[in-house]
Amino acid sequence: MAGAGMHPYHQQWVPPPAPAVAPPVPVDTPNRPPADEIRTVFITGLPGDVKERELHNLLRWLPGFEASQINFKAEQPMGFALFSTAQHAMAAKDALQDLEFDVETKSALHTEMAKKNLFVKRGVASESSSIDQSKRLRTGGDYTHAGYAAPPFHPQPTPVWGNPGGYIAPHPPPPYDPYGGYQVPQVAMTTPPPLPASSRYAPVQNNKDNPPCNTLFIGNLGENVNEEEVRGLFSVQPGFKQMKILRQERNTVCFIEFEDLNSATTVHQNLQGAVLTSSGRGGMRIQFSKNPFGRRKDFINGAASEPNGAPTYQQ
DNA sequence: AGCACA
Repeated sequence: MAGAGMHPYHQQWVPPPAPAVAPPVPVDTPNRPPADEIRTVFITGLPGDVKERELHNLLRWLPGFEASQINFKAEQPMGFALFSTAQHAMAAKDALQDLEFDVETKSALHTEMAKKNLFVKRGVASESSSIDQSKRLRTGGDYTHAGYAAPPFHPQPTPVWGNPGGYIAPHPPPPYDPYGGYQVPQVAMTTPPPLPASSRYAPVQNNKDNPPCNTLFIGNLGENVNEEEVRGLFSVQPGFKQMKILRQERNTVCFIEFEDLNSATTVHQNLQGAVLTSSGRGGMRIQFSKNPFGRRKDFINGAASEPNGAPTYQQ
């Protein structure tokens, strides 16, 4: 074992010298992306009866997602998805390209960069509901006491974490202000109270993810990560159902099942890059699993794969 | 990058 033992406070990732002057979330964010840069994806190939909410639910897990809208006036629905940066938009464009939106109609999406940015009317369009992306909770809490209550929102400045949960992030995302500088009352949103989070995060590269599903695949855990530490972190997440750890040659991966797609998505977002003390690696990489928990990879003829005939749900 | 389980 390299390093002879894990001292609990022997961090692998030392946050950069935190600027003592932590500008507490400026109301006016000076460095928003340039107004002229296109950061909107144009989406066609949507089924004629698509709902705005369906598109939003598909998009919301994508890094940097801000808002989406569908124009129903044309022959076929035209979707627009706004992201916080052009990079995020382009990554999303590639991720969505040819995606089978609807299993029944087999309709595949076609994406391009939009000609102009989606204009988000305040309070209208389906704005990314949660405290998403840049507003995620990044606390200095100690999750090892499983079951501890999430600390009150702790405006401790996030150390430079290079990656908002995916794709290549050559530089840290700009501190995007989702409320565009005007005050919005913090109304109850769809997202439950802040999650207990890992104590620290490190940039992680996640350029190949799978379609959202209720099971997460956790990679980059290191070969001798402590299972209880993994469990301690995930089992307190809302919607957690079960997990299975898989030891491999020089690596360990883990599968975690959640009640539904929403809770999985939330954890996918919030714990992306979380650093476990026992994993002498950087941050964990969280992806959606290729197969949902309890679903065989090589099912035969799509039938009889359920032992007791109980219905399963594709989520 | 590594995707199991019945």
